[in-house]
Amino acid sequence: MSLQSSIKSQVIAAVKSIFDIDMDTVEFQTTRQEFEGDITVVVFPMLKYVKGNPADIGEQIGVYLKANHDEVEDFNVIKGFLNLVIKDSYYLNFLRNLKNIQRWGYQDLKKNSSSILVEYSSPNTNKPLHLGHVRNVLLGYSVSEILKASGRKVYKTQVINDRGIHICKSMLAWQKYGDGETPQSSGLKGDKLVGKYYVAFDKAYKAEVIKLMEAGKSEEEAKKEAPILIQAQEMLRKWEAGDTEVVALWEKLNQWVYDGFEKTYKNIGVDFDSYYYESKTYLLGKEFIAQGLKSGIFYKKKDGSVWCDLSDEGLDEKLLLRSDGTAVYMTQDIGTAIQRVKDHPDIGGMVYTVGNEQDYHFKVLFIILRKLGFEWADHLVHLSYGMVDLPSGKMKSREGTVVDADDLIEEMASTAETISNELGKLDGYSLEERKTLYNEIGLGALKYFILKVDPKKRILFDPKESIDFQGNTGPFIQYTYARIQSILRKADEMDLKFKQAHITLSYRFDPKEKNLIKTIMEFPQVIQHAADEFSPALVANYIYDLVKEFNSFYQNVPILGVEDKRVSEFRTFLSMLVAQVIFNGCSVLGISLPDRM
RNA sequence: GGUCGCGUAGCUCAGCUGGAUAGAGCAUCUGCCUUCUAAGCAGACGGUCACAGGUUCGAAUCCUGUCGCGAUCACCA
Repeated sequence: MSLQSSIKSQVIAAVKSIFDIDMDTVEFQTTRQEFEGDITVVVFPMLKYVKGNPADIGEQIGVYLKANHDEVEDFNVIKGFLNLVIKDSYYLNFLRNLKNIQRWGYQDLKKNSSSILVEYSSPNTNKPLHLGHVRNVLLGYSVSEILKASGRKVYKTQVINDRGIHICKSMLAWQKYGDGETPQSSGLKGDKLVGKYYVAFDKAYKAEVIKLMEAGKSEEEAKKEAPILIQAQEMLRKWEAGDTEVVALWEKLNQWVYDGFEKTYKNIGVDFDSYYYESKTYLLGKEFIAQGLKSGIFYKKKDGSVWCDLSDEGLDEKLLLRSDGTAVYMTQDIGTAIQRVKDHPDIGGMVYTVGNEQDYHFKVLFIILRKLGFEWADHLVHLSYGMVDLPSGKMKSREGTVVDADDLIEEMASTAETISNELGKLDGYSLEERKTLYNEIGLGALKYFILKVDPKKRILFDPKESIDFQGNTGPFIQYTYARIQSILRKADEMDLKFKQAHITLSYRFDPKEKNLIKTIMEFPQVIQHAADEFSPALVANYIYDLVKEFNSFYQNVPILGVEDKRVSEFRTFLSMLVAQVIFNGCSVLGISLPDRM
């Protein structure tokens, strides 16, 4: 039984014995730093049951608890707050009985709970990944890891938007102007190469539009009639008809893009268990729309388009198939969802990591799937996150204001290099080791910068101001971890016995040590809370608090150089435990930790 | 216009199911490297929690309205 619940039942017993009143809830909070005590019982809510002065009531309950609860050493009452001082032995026992320290905070896989599928990334295949994708990928990956840590089985996946007019534009431009250029011949990453031709298409298209307008066409006409656009549309029709040449070209360019994406994912440090392709799932979507049409959930308009009426949900009607019978975005997502459940019969829910600009789309998607009769549709979550904006506003690929993912990662590493060199700490490291470290630190800074903010808030990113490496940042956390590793190395050299088994119950705490232990004890709830809220930010902020507390301890309390060896051993053990929590927390954030920096 | 989200220190963000004097970092200023890594520590300065009502013993937190910012309401994805 946890401390809180045992105190709760004793408080209830106290109220019963003193006032003869039955109460079923007790409100707790952690005691504020400036008051003496560890846990606080809030008396105010009891006033509903017990008539009287809150301070008197608190006093009487305090006396009862001190007499009857083994762990309560003392108490004080300030206004309506009953602060309880818990015995040191309680915390020492916690440390001594801690099982499986390596997995502290993590739940074992729960056998009876269903697994969950998390979708993230889901890019288009006509241009490279940018900062917006980076947020998406970091969030999706981290939420997956958090769910795993909370005891769920997780499948990480994505859906690739590999079909449609956008990819035909790149294909066409490559055919026209590419002169057989390949990633190998140009040395360009595949996604960059294809992106280049997407831009080339746009340029040629704009030139043609201007030409047509000069020849007397209206802007609207010119935009529709530009020959290169007509050609792209023709290409899309050929693709849908299965034209072998077009399909071969499509496969070739898409493969280049996939290869490029994989490199970026690898650099960021995220992965997937499976991939879904829109080109393969949209047909299944069509099947189920036909089925829904038959059963009367959907209806057909005179022009042949298929719709779903959502007015009973307070929404509008939604298009599911175009009048020419071709699929739209929604069609594909319906198919993809159903396919995924077919492929993973054990899943009980899905999480879609997609920007908040698509809130409406997912609301509708979930309703439609429910209407189609899928019970799992009740367990779909849209992990909706805010956009990453620049000071100038939205990133726009056509205006060249996109922050490229690969470039950004590289810049972060080079900033890390500059700072490391300024500080001059890497003597004795090989070039190879340094490079790895710069990457680790740069990425750590970037990941933490993005993950520490509440997913639903939008992020402002100013390319002119580099991401900080000091204060509430990734490198600050990494640095603290590296310092602890250094202590552990030295403790080993000194032959200190800093294992759990050597903790004695007679140990007297320094207040900073007690704070650290209390924070460490909170970690499992933090993970659970983060899993419930789908919010890596909760973990990030928790680690920051822990690290701040540790640094204060480190700077103010000697660890290795204490005369009484047992004190050194205890403090080293505590430091090791802190490092483990940092490690476990950062690992669900996808942030790696160096042993030295 | 309808719907959804956001609004906390100069800037970037925390603030759990309502609880004690609203917390960090950056920036500015003061101290601290002959002791375990100064990417650090200790401290100062900085607030009408957008605004107005309401509920409550108690509101940054819950409710209503107003204002501001963003997104969305496509036979685009």
